[in-house]
Amino acid sequence: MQNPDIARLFDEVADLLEIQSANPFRVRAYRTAARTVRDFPEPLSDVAQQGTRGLTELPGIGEDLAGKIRTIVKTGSLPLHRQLVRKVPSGVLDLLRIPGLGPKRVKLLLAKLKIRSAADLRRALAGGRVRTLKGFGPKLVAKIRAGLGQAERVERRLLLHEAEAYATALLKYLRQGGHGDIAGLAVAGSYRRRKETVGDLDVLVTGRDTQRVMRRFLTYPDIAEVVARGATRATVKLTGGVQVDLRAVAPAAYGAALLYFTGSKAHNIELRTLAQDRHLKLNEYGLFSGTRRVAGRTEEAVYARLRLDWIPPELREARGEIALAQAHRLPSLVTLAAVRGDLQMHTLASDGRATLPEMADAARALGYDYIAITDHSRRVTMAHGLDPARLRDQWQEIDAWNAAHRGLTVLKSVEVDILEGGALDLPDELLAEADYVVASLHYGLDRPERVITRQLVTAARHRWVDAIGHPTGRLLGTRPPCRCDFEAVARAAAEAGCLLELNGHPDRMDLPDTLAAAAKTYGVRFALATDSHQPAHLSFMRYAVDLARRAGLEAGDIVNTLPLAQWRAALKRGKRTWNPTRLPRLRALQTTA
DNA sequence: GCCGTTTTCGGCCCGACTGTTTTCAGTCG
Repeated sequence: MQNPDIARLFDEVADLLEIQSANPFRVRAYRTAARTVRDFPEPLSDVAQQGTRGLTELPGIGEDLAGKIRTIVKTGSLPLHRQLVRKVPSGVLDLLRIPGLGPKRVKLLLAKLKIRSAADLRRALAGGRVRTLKGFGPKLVAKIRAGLGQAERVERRLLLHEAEAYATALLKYLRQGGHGDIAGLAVAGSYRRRKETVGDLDVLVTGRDTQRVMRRFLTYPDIAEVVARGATRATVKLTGGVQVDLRAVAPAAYGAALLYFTGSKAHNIELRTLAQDRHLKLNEYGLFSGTRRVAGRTEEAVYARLRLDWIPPELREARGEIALAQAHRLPSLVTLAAVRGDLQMHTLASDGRATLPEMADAARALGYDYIAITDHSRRVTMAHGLDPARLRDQWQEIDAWNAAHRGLTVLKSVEVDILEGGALDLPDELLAEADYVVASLHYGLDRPERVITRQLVTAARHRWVDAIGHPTGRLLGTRPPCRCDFEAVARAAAEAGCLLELNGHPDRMDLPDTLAAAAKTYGVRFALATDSHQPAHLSFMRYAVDLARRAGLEAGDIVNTLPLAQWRAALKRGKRTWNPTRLPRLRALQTTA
């Protein structure tokens, strides 16, 4: 049982309890636990084997849920879940995903019309029986009917990169027609927190005449459907299916609204609880003492009045950032401007679409000091991977380029494939001559955990491997992270002085932020890279930085914020000998934000 | 079900919008 499986069981228990009108706080406890489990960077099965102690240290996991996690890990199922499913048919859970249907209405449908699945619901709608229920008017019935049709299409979250395209175009449109009406305009939500995927866009506007901005928004040419419109909020669906909410707020409330709509939800709840402790009330209109607004114009003012440092949106995930802000110990997050080079990219020699000089010129235009050309090795036949002879040819070309140019250094590098058992796809004596070697897995990513773990650990310890590329192998929306003991990999990497890559390619965003945060606690250092396959891809560095910031990383955690000579001397290959030092075991993630 | 300068009980975030009502419940974020 992997963490996502445990999380799913808890989420289903929450749904089932809710339909049965259980204590809402008990329901919330299961949802909180599901989220904690899903975010935890190590397999909980390992923690569970050592008893309940380690489990109860996790936020939202008490004695009872710790016991349930142990039961799930041991037996693969949960008695409470089976018991609930017996009372409520599992098809009913699908009904909760239909817009307009929540636990109360689903419960009513089940009780009055014996509707236990989407198919039942469809028949009941056709027979006009749903309309007869109290509270089910014509509009709601139409909404449910539409929702049923859509439920069959799998709703995919947008990649951050895709969301950015929608957001940029919309903001430009709104600003152009703003006529000075707009004093503040921002996309909040998970987009502002720079999550790797984004559900919908939450746009916030303030200024003199927000009603006019609201009207202009509703004439945006890309709108397919206006879902709702009110005085302060409008919801639309764009032709691509993306939902956009626009909310208009008064300037005096703009900071509070930005804070509120940026979330995360869990972060907001912690903030409001903190406000309550101080006899204050926090909502999207401001921070209030009684009826008097004591802060709200800016986020900074709200945080300050709660005696907190301003928390960067990327950290607002209720993973301990509020405690750090109280103690003035928030990390000074790395910025894009601090990045001096890009440590993974491809050229025409393998599966890239530009020549080496074209990539180098693009990197110079970005002001980089250095780049690593990391074409694939021969194993990746699909990408026309390099054998030793072709790699040497490329390195000659790089020597010539470096001799002819100033300002940018091109590193002789390669993305060497990790083979079965952790062996590498190119001979050691060749890798020893490289300036920088990235080792990556491309095949057999669905193999058992111990096999993958051994491959990555062995590669991380290899004398000539400087970094592990896209360590989990995930492809967002397509392929889950490989099953692997990342604690063992991170420990091996830290001990051996091997870097872990933060790959900013929008389809990858790999390492995931929670794993990167955990790896940092072992003393792992990181390499930021874009995995570019053409010059335009070099701009993906901003997503690598997003990942790093969400993981709470500072410039000092990342080698390519340093001048070349400085970090290369610190690599394994820069030392005649290196002393692996044992590092402390990972505790919970809370303090790493 | 969790949690604790309110500590083993009694709290647990808050408001907008919609549809269906005629004063509000349910859903959503």
